[in-house]
Amino acid sequence: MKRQVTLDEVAERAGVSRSAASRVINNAPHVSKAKRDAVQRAVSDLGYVPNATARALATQQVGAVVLAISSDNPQVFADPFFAEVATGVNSVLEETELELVLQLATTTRGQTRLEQVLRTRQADGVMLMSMHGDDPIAQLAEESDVPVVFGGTPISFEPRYYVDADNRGGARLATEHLVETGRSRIATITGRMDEGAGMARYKGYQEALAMAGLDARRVGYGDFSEESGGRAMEQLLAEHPDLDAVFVASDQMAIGAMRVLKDAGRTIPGDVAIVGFNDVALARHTEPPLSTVSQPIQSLGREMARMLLALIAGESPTPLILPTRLVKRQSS
Amino acid sequence: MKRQVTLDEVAERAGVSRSAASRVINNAPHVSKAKRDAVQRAVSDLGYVPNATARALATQQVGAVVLAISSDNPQVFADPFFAEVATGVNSVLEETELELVLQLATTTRGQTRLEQVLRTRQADGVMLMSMHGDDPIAQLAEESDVPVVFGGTPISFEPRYYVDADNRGGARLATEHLVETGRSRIATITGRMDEGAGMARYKGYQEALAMAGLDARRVGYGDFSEESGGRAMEQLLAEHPDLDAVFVASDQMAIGAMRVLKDAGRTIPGDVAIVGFNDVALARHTEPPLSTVSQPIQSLGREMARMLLALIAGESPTPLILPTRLVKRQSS
DNA sequence: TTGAAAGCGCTAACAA
DNA sequence: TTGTTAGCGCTTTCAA
Repeated sequence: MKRQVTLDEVAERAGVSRSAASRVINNAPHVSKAKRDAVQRAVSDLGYVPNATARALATQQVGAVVLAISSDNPQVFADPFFAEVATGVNSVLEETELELVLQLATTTRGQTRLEQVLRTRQADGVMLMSMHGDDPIAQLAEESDVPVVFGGTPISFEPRYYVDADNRGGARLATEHLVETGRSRIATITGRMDEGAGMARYKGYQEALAMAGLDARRVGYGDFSEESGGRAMEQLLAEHPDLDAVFVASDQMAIGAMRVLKDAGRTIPGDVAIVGFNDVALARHTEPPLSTVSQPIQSLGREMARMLLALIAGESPTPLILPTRLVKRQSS
Repeated sequence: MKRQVTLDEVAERAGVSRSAASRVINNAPHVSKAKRDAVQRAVSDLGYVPNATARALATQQVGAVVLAISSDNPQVFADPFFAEVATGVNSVLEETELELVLQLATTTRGQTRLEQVLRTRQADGVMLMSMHGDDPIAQLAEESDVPVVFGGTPISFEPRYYVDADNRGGARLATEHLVETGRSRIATITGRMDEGAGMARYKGYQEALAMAGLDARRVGYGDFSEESGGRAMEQLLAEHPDLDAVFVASDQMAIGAMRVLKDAGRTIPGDVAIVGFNDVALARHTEPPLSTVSQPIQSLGREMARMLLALIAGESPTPLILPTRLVKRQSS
């Protein structure tokens, strides 16, 4: 076990006191040029790298932030959505000295750990994704002394600091597009209504139809999964056989719905037009290619990280809502 | 800034010495039942949570492992492959006290940081993914005092500890399947040949054809990306217009290749049979659905984590190769 | 501009 | 079975 080079060794080698060496390392003032140079030479001669743990203990700063994903589904992270968020987060953290700790709070253990982080400052900041329903963690996070930024908004309250996509606006855009292309019996398949995104997309659908003076009561309920999309579509078809378009709150569900529609002998977009949400890679490859609402997922991650950095720096950033846009393909 | 509850406070409250309290916390022996109870009560009364940083400094163990992804492409993590690996890794780490730190070493800064971790033990262990070519990090990692397990094998050497999928076997399986279904002019589109997986899949293709006594010289070179698959297919079509099957080293490339084949008026699998590799979600949704080689990605992550834990515990685990299997769909 | 010294909160060796 | 004590490697007053 190779012992590490300590600050004392650097100081000795450079012939200065440890405090002087420390000042140089953290380039603080009050050090003469001569000593500064001597220390720097010693550092590179010895290959000195500060011990992060010791520094953390002394400064009471951890040097790490947590990206937490709270969900009951252990597979969440396999969702390309989160992977992209993580990429965005990482890209801004890479410019700093902060480490990125991943905390998937899917099991009770994970939850507990996240709670402890929040209560006892085991991290300099936390980014919290995917709160559904009245997740108690969300409340705890909002009240914690640790800086927290939310990704997406929980339904039970509006956090002080969050970054979200304009889900409502995106859903309106999609639904308005269906109206403009001449559809009049427009249904929707919702996502989980206990998640902010699910609810917001549903509201956007309602708004658009209300403004067009159309009936917004053709609704099937899903949970964002492909399978639930299929089920909801079957039910819609049974209850509203006259529908001529569907706004589906996720691409996965849209894929399930398209399958059911084809099986029922309906053509897309001839008989029924479809618009999805998220613009996952798959959307380009369905048959026909899926029109969908695209959200800037990486930016979401980047902005969350930036906001957290601002918070840690003692600033008071304002919440951010990122724009979504409609991507027209052949399914509508 | 709420101050944290210290061990001293617990000790005082319980009326015992700090060392006794410490022993209870780490449930070490040599504490009477009475004191043990007293301490436990104090802990829950005060809501004491040990300070991880202080503990790390005292024990010289960091309490965290890093999952490092070394690549020149900042988007790597958006690849569903890594997301799944991460899910697997997390699932076993969740059972331990170890944190999971994510280190995407795409930029120079990231690389440097990873180097420092390796050199100066800023983590208790490292899992290293996606080494391509003669990445110097790989060598450094292999020689590091820090326990390291590789995910996949670099081409330049065989690490002491690694988990890999049976890429070669999978490629053989796929190619043999093409032979068995009566194809005789079988081409391949390779992945990056400076990655272990790319090379192994190519070798598997060669082996299978050699054993069948067929010509293995219809080869197009790609880099795993969809676009490169398309280009390679175009070139293959130009050079070997008689081909009747293609083993493609990744599903993404297979998708690109299928597009080109269709544009060229070839039917799939009528004129040309296709088999991909990886079994990404997309493979189920192509037209026709893509036959492919499936590898247990989450298991890969889980086994990497398990192996690292073993290493940290001072054991000497043996490398692991996880089986792959052929998934037959309509493209072959 | 400099250095001595007192922590940060915990663990572990040692003595009692 | 107990408690005392000396660190872990760094930062940061404070006095010189």
